[in-house]
Amino acid sequence: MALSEQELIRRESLKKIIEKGINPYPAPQFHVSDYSADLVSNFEDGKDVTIAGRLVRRKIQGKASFADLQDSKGKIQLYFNRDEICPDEDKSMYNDVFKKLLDLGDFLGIKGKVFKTMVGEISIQVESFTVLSKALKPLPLPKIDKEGNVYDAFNDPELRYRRRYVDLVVNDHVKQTFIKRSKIISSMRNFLNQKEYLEVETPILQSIPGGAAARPFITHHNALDVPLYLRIANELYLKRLIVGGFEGVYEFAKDFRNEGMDRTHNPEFTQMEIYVAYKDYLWMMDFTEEMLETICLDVLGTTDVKIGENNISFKRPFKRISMIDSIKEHTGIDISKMDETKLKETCKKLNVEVDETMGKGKMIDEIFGEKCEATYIQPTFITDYPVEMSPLCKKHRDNPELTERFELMVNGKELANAYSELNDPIDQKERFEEQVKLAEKGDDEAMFIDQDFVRALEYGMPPTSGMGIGIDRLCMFLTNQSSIQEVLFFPQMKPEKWDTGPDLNAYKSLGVPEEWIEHIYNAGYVTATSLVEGKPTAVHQKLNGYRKKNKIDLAPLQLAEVEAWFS
RNA sequence: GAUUCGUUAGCUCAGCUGGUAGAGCACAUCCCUUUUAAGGAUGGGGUCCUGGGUUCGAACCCCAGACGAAUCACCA
Repeated sequence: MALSEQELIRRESLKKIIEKGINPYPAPQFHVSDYSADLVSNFEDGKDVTIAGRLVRRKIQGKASFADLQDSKGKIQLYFNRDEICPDEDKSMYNDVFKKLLDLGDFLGIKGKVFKTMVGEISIQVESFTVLSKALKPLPLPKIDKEGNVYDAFNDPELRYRRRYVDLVVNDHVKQTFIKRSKIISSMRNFLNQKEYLEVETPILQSIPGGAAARPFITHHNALDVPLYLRIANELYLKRLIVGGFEGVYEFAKDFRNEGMDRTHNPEFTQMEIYVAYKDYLWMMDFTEEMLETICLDVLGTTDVKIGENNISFKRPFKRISMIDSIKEHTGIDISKMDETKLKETCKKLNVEVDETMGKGKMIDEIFGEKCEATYIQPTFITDYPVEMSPLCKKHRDNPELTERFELMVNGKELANAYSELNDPIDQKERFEEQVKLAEKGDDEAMFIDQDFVRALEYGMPPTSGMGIGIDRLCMFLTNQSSIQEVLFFPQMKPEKWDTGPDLNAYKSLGVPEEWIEHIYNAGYVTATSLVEGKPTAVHQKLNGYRKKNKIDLAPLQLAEVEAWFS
């Protein structure tokens, strides 16, 4: 890759710094006594401090200069005075190193005194500075005026996601989003630990990808010579642990699903799943409410959350409604007594698309998805799903066509999903067999049969309630972001294409002099074959033109030389 | 997967009907001892995403492709 002018200048500065005997990448630790934000919020006039961070603004004004240093907590202004930094005859630390050889983005260690400038800004009067690391690429540095207008914002999503490190340096609000994410997770973990549930880890590489309806990623284990899948859920493993006698287990799990990517879906995502013995889904609703309310208060200090245009309250209790009642409410139709043909007619009447493969459950789910789901802006538990949709869920205590399941809807989206877990091994086996039939019909999301899991249930699992909550989605809600990429540090992207430079041997074998290869490559002949495709005269002219334009310090090529490459 | 839009300097973006590629910031040189997105002056910097085509002439029009974004469909 050809370097830009600014990059060349920085490399030149680097060389000069080394020539001055300064190590631009020193090894020893730099002791930091304070952080920018603390110094700004607790002003102590004349306090001696050492701080470290990146140079992010520099304004040179003769013998005095102002600069901003950005550390992990914020920014503080630095005041450089030539005769302070260089009290002796030798003024080069200021005149050369600071003014000329440093660049925005470099890491500096600063020793000095806190004071207020005439304009009243808390600053550090610099006594000495240490180069801690030289940056060779310029940072895009947006500026913010008093009204909060941002100039030259670094906001191209692709660049921001691919170079998240730059995004984080330059866009403070991005950093804040991720700090909040971390707080959300630790608040949830604290809540669960206080209840004395055990945080566990279960396999990510699974030979049977169970626990959800989704297409898995597949990989291969060489030593065993078997296929392995990246988990789509950890449900079946956590329930095995309940069989094993734990009262409550939970895991923050990265799951992997080989499906579409868009602003709410990433191939890998995080779910927290929890299973608690001797509980049912009614208890789990209370528990979920309490957990979410607690997290909101911990992280935001309030249960009122603005998501896009909507003001949402996570104050307990949340509304609860069964799926059938919800459909009744939104369509005026009571589907509870309908058989499959009646339901199909109803779907058509409601303009809900159906196809031959759909059973009763799927159709009910479609109607709900089409007519009801998006209307639940405030947190709402939708309960009692059709049995076909939920092969791991216990049948409803009052109605065998339904299951004891709820989903928590927030802002028209699913946030959590929970069951009274199916613990009847014979029923479980039959439900798995139903899934096998679906798979034979062509449903590529149908579940695999997990014999060992059935065996575990045969040893006896206590009544258990389990719940899974999408962590990324929760973070989106609580940070008011509309895309999942904004709450993942490194969202999945297509691999970046890299310019790997010229294939030296290919050019050499044509007889191209080594010192010309790079220039020929930069002039646009990126492969040796493309060089000799056209006419020698054209190549000759183009290269000499390139030489002249870029002031390349090589003798002009002779036509005979170029012609020789073509033979 | 479908549709729409986009890709021009390190960053954010203009670029009229097809006629010499622009601005602000950043960068460089010089001047300046307390500045507040921002002192002054001067200057350098471009594969206009790629490849074809039309044309005397293409950043602009046509075709194909790459990459991205938004909306929609499925999934969390």
